[in-house]
Amino acid sequence: MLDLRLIRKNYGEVRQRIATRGEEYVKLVDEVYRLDKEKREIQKEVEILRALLNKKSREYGKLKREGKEDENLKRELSQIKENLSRLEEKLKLLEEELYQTLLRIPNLPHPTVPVGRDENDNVEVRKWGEPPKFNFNPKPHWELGEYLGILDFEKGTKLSGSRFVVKRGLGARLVRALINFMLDLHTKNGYLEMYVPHLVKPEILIGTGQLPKFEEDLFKCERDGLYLIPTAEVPLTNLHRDEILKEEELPIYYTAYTPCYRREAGSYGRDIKGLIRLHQFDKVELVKITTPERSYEELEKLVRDAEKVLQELELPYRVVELCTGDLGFSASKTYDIEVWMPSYNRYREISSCSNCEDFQARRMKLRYKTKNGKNLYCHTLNGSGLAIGRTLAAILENYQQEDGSVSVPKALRPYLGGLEVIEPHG
RNA sequence: GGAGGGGUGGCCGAGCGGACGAAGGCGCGGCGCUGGAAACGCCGUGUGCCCGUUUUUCGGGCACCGAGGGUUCGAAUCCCUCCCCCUCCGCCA
Repeated sequence: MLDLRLIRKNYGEVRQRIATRGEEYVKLVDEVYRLDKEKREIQKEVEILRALLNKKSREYGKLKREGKEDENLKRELSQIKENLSRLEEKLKLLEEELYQTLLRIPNLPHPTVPVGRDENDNVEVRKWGEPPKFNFNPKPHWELGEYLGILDFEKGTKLSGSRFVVKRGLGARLVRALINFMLDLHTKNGYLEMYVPHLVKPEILIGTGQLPKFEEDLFKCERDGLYLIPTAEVPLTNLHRDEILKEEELPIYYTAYTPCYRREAGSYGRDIKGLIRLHQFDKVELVKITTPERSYEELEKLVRDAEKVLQELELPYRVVELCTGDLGFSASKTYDIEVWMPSYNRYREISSCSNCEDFQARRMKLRYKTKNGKNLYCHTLNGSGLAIGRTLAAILENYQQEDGSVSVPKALRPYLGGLEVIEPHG
């Protein structure tokens, strides 16, 4: 949520910056500006009337206790109350409309973010490793997975429909190995491992920005009013909502493994094969809560922490900085990490690391008390560290051998009982 | 799912129709006492919004005692609905 006072004071600048994400948001800013102005006028009237009512009420009570009755005063009071309730009704509607509009405005991009329309305008920051050269025709991971008997897409569809998969034997074991490997790495780097609920209340999703705008992307348990989480960012970031943390407690680093559930509305036909785009996938997530002064430094470190996973697995990747048009709703600045995928002959997103500044913190009232006693909003950051399914796909494709077997990255072998090669199994 | 108990400031806890943003205690901060410290004494110590002034400051107003509604001139206090927590019983991984 944007700071209303910023919109009031720097109206022109906010309009301009929000426009770099898409022109459609400018009119929302205009609407907020107008509603806020009107709301404050009404609020002023309401408060003046209420102060008057409080004062007269005390007078009336005093008389009453002295056994006196003042009919004129009583009439005046009911007159004030009548005006007041009409104004209050109006104020409530305005406040609600203002809030709802504000909730649909995305975060302001950081001034350093390249201005652009879509992913084509993203900027490559750095590259690591070399894409493998095959002297045979490399297979896509879904073919390898089925050949090896570790991925079963048919069974996934049988159970749950399209965009679901069953992992079998070593496939299932690899998921478990990757989760453990990543959590071990991150906890070594100072992240506190958490295990969190996968179903959350709507206000939790409002906190991180998935609601109200992206309801259609979520799975909902209607009966209970709960939603399946689309990422562990949601429960992790909300852990301290409605709290005032001590400055000394910051920064807080969390990591958690969770499954992620996404309806993928509007992506029909995209990445229909393989592990790239599923309704349910696994992910190890990184979340940081920091002070505003440190948050950009922390973002750089967060990306490095996520990169470490790929470096240890020896998978080639690059880091790109998202342009304004490609930025997620809550993010001020985002780095994507893209891993090399031979079957696509290009890099594909495997992690997204964002600084949301105070955008989420304001939505969830997540604050900290400074040393001199001021309450300020925290900055929140999150990043994948990493998406398990896509990591598995990248391993299969990059480590495949001519006979269809796949060698196991060295870093992962301890998690698979020393296994060096994945071969077809029944 | 059934029966009972309860939600008040950072915490404990009083208040059960007006002078209550809320006693008292603990904690925390400052000052005093001390060679230093403990103990003790004094002072201070919630959050949000609006208006004015203003860089920080300060002054005024409004709201907040789980949430929402109602009664009343006036509600933390009375009534209704909902949520949450605790105890016991049932069911259950």
